Amino acid sequence: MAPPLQTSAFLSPGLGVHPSRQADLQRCLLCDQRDANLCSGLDKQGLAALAQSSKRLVLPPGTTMVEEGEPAVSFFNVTQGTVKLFKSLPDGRRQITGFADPGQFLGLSPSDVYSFGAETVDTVQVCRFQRPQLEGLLSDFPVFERNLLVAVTDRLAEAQEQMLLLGRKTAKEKVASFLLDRLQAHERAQATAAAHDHDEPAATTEHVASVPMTRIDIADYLGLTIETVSRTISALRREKIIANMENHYIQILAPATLRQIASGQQNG
Amino acid sequence: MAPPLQTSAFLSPGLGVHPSRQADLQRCLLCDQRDANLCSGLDKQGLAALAQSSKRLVLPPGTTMVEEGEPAVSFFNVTQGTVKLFKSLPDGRRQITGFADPGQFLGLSPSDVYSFGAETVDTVQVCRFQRPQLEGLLSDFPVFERNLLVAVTDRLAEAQEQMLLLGRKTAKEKVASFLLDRLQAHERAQATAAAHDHDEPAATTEHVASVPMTRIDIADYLGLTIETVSRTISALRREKIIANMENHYIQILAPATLRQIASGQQNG
DNA sequence: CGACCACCTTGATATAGATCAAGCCAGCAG
DNA sequence: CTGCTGGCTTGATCTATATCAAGGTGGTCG
Repeated sequence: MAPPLQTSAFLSPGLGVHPSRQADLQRCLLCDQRDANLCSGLDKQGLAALAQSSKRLVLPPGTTMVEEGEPAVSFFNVTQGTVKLFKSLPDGRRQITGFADPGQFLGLSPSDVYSFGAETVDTVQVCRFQRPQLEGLLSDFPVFERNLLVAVTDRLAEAQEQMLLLGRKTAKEKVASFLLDRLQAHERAQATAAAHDHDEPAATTEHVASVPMTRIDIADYLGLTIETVSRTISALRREKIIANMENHYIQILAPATLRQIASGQQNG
Repeated sequence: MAPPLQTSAFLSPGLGVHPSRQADLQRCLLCDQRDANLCSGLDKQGLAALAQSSKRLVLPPGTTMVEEGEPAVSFFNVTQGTVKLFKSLPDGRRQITGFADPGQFLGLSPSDVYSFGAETVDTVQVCRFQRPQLEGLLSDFPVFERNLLVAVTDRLAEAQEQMLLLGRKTAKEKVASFLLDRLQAHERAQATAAAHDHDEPAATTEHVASVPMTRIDIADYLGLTIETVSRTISALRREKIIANMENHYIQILAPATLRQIASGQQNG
């Protein structure tokens, strides 16, 4: 009776599977991300079912997880690292529609074929579900289905926010919004780490944004060119609103100013 | 246990309610849109519950249905007409994130406050659900919850397509894509009408797009100005790809060409 | 150690689409 | 019928961002 819920993904079978843990019923119970989105609110039985229905994978940077147009057979929950989701035009123009950070799912598609591509940005850990198993979980655990509905609703709201950015914000506003997103992503990751590391009371990291992706990815996410992204970041640095840190981190010196820029209330 | 699923809307109580039909248990059973998305797959009992949990409203053009930032108390299913959904920046810049045509829902929000605004484009009929009733239906009728999950997934895929348009398509490609969307919307409406009007075998309307919204709305949907929209439509008319009809309809003379333009494979 | 490569930055110039400015057209009120 | 209003079209000019072009930097590998 229920319409088939399609999920998507393409991945060579077994790639990255941790053989020793495949059948570990405790895996989800012990997971860092247990309380994140999809897996929250489940009892021990539910978590065991989840562990049995999924496999944990570790994927190196640049791995194609989902290819547009391929049969949608897998569904993923990200537990570590960052995945980029994108759509492309025949001539190669590309739009990154979002980055999936730990706690986020990916792989739902409205048809039996994926409507987007997905590729790892850095080293990524995911739990992979095959579609039949996912369907079983949705039917057997109403909390799980409700979690997924809430998660998809969240993503839709994010997409609407991103449409506002793409259609109506200037380059500077786009970059400011992006940096704030990445600040939030890093803060969430820190919070999760702290919650599972009871000794260290989490030294309040001073406004650091995690930016594991390249300028090309940022440009394709913001609807700009890499040159404009680079120039805009340089301008923010000159204005002492941000500062460079090591490799893939940017320090936000003036978060309030950045927030004003992002919402179009200031032009620096 | 299930996280509260928030829905949104602001509407003066009772506005547009058809008093005589409020309690009509047959209403959903007899509805044109019964098989559309949310309400499909329900048995008589389910349809009766749906009818009891919702009210049918008729809203004139330009009615504010949902206002960004107001408590999210209502959820709607559109049965007639077109609603625009949008987000705005403090200085008034606006992005229309989508048009809800018959068969589409609106009103879900990730928090207890709506994250977007919604306004009728033309005369609109909707079924309105208050949040507690919606929650009840989702819990009592798994088919209904599954339908909603599928519908939200569809909207997310549309949003991703629209991000590709906003970030990476030219003005001409944007307008071509929009006209094809409106062609599809009109074809779906015709099909629904035909299915409920068994006498008339639905004279295959020759590629007509329904465009009830103004140039301002189109511009705010495509991330352009009204002048650019107007110029681009004029150019397509000059190229004999489209032709004007009465007020709010546009005839598509060369759908294949339009499709090529929309996907970036031709520049005319 | 050197040189290659991927990625990033900065500068000069070009252009798609925005902005500014008129005027047109249809429907409605008087 | 006349004039007003809201929505649309068209033209002239401007500008934010793209494009073209030239280095710079840091990590890796022979």
